[in-house]
Amino acid sequence: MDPTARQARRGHGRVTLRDVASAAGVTSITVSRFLREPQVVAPETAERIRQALAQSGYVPNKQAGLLASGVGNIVAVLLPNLANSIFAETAQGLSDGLQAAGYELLIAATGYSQEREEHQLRALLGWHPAAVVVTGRRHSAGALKLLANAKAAGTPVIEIWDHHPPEPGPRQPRFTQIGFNHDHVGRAMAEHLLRAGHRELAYVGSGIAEDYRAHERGVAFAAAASESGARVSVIKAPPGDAFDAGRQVLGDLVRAGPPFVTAAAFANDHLACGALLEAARRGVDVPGRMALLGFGDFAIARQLSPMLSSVQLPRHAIGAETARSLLHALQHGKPAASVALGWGLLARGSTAGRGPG
Amino acid sequence: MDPTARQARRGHGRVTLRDVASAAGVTSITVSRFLREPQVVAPETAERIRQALAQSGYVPNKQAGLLASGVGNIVAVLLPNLANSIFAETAQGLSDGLQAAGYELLIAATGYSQEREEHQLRALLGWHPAAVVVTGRRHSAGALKLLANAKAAGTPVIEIWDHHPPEPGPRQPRFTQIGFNHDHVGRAMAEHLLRAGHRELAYVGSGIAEDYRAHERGVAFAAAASESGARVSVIKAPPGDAFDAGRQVLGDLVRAGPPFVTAAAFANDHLACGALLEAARRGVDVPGRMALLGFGDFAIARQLSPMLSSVQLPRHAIGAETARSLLHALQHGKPAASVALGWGLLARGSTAGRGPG
DNA sequence: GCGCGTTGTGTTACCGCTAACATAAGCCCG
DNA sequence: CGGGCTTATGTTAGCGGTAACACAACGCGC
Repeated sequence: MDPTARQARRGHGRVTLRDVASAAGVTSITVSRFLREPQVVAPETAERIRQALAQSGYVPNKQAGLLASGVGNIVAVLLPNLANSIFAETAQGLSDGLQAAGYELLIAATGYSQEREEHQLRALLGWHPAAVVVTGRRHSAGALKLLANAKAAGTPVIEIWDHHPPEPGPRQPRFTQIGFNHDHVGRAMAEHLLRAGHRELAYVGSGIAEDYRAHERGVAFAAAASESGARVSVIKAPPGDAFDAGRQVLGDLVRAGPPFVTAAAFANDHLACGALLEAARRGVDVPGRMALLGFGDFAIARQLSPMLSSVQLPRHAIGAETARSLLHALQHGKPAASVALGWGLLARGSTAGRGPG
Repeated sequence: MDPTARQARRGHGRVTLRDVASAAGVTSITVSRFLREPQVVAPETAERIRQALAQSGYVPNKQAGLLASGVGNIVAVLLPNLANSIFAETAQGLSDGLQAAGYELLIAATGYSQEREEHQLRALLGWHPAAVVVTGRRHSAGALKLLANAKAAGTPVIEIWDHHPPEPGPRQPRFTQIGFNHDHVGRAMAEHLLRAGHRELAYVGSGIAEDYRAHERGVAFAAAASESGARVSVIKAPPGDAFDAGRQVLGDLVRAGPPFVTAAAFANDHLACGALLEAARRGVDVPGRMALLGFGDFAIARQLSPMLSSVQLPRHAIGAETARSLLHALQHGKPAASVALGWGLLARGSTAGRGPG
C-alpha cells in the first residue's frame, strides 16, 4: 500500500532519477534534462542538482534511457575467438576507437561456428545495439536474415576481416566490409615462392576446418601455383600447439619425397616458426633446402634466424577503421563504404630467392 | 491520432511483442508467457503464437525485459587490455563459461589506468549488469565506492588476476578474488635463481608503470634476494617491441659489470625470449654465463634452445573459474569465496642449476 | 445444482527514463 | 500595462516488456 512496501515488491533498491530529483527539490525531468543539456537548467537549480547527484551515488539506468529515447551506445561484436592474438588486437582497435566516442562493446565469441554465430547474434540484437560488427562474409541463412533486418532498421552492419566482390548466384544482402581479399593474399604467397624459383610447393592449413578465409587463401595459393605449372600439396596441420604442429610438418616434409618440396607456406606464423625452429634443430638449410613463408607477421617472426618471411596484416587497423566507419555511419545515418585495407608480403631470410629464374 | 502516425513519432519500427500477439489473436502477455513458460499456454494457442513468431522476425527487447523484471544476463568485464594474450585468454575462458549459461559479456579495456577504469565502470554499471568482473584489487576511490554499492545491491563483484590478504590500515571493501599472489610468485622466481647459486641478480620490469602486479612481483623478487644476501638491480625495459627490448637489456647486461649479473628475471616471456635469442646471437652461454627466467609460459618459451624457464599461469583458468564462481553466486544469492589458483615455476634449460650451491 | 479448485487468458500498473506538449513566470516593447 | 516572446520547470503519455492480480470457462464431487 504505502510506497515503501511497493518499493520492496519491485525495483532493485537502486538510486533513481526521482530520488535525486526529490533531494534537489525538483521533478525527475529536470534532473534528466540537467544530465543531457545542463545549459537549459537555471544555474541555481543546476547547483542543487549537482549536489544531490554527488551525494546520491546515482548511476543512470541505460536500459530505461534507451527504451525511452531509442538512442543507445552499445556496439555488438562477434569474433571467432578472443584468445587468438589477431582478433584480440582487432577488438583492442575497436575498443580504442569506440570508447573515446562513448560507445561500449558487447563481445561474443563464435568459435568459427556459423550456428553459434547466429545464436549469439540473436542474443546480442536483443539489446538493440547501435551497430553490429561480425567477422567475415559467410553467415548462416538465419544470421543473414537477422543482419538484413538490422540493416533495414537503420543499424549499421559491418563485416570485418574480409573484402570480397559479390558472389554470383542469388543476390545476397551486402554489408559494409572492412578487411582484405584473402584470394589475393593466397595468390601473392604462391607468386612470391614461384618467383624465387620453387616448383614443388606445400600449403599447410591451420586445421580449423570452419575458417573459410584460411581455406580461401589455400585454394588461391594452389590455383596460382598450378597455373604456373608448379605442384602443390595441401597439408593439414595436426591439432595441438601450433609450434609443435609446424615442427612435425617440417619433419614430415624433409623426410618425404621425391618429388622434394622446396617451399612451404603456412596458415599462420606460429606454424611457420615451429617449422623454422625445427629446421634449425635438424640442420635443414632455410631457405636453401626449404623456404618457409608465414602469415600474420607475429612479433616472433622477425626474431628468428633466418627471419621468417610473412604477410603483414592490418590487425589493429581493421578495428580502428571499423570504429571510424561506424561513427561515420551513425552520424550520417547512411551505411559506410567498404574499405580494402593494405597488407604486405614481407620478404625476409626464410624465403630469400635463388636469384631471378 | 491514428496508430500509424503515433508509431512514426516514436518507436524504432521494430517488431514488438504486441505485433506478434495481434497476429496470433491474443494479447501481448500471452506471447510473453509463451516465451518464458511455454507449458502454461494452451497447445492450440501456443501453435498460433509459434507461427506468428516464425513469420514476424521478432527479436525480444532485452532493455524492456530487464527494466520490467529486473533480471538481466549481462556481465560487465574490465580488463587492462584485450590485445595482450594473457587477458585475451582470460576473456575467452569467461566467454566459454558464461555464454553456455546464456550470459553476455560487456567488455571494456582500461589501459592499466585507474581513472579510465572508474570511468568505464560507471558506464558499464548503467546497464545494470548481473555481475561485475574487474582486474586486480587496486582501484580508485570512486571505483571502490561504485563496486561497494554494486555489491551492496546484490551484484556479485569479482576481482581477477590477484589474490591477496587484506591490507593493513583503513578497512577496505573486500570482494571475491580469483587469481594468485604476486608476492609469492616474485619470491619464488628469486628463490629459484638463488637456489641455483646466483648472487648477482637482475629483475627486468615491463615498463608499464601502472601495472601494480608486475611491480609487486619485482619488489618481492628484490626482497627475497636481499634477504639471502644477494644483490639485485631492477631494470626497466625500454618501450617498443618486447622482444627487441629483451635483446637490448641482455646486451646491456653482458657489457656491464663488474659485478657481473649472472641471472635475470623478466616481467614476461617476450622480454625473456628476446634476451634468450640475443644471447644465442652473441654467443653468450645460457645458463652458464647468464641464466634467464621468464613469466607467463608463452608458447614460444618451450620452443627455443635452451628452453626458457618460466612461470606457468592459470590464464584460461582464471576466466573459467570466474565464470563458475559467478554462476554460483548468482544462483545462491551469496558472494562466492575467493580462490587462489595454482601457478608453477617451470625449471627448464635457461636456468639449469650449477649444482647445489 | 452449487461451491470450489483448475486452467488459460486478460487487465492494470509499473520498471526508470524521455519526447512532446503545457504552463507559469519574467521580460520587452510600443 | 497588456500582448507576445523567452526561459525554466512541470505534466502526461509512452518506450516494450513483466508481476500481480482478476476473471471467465470448465470439470468435479457431493
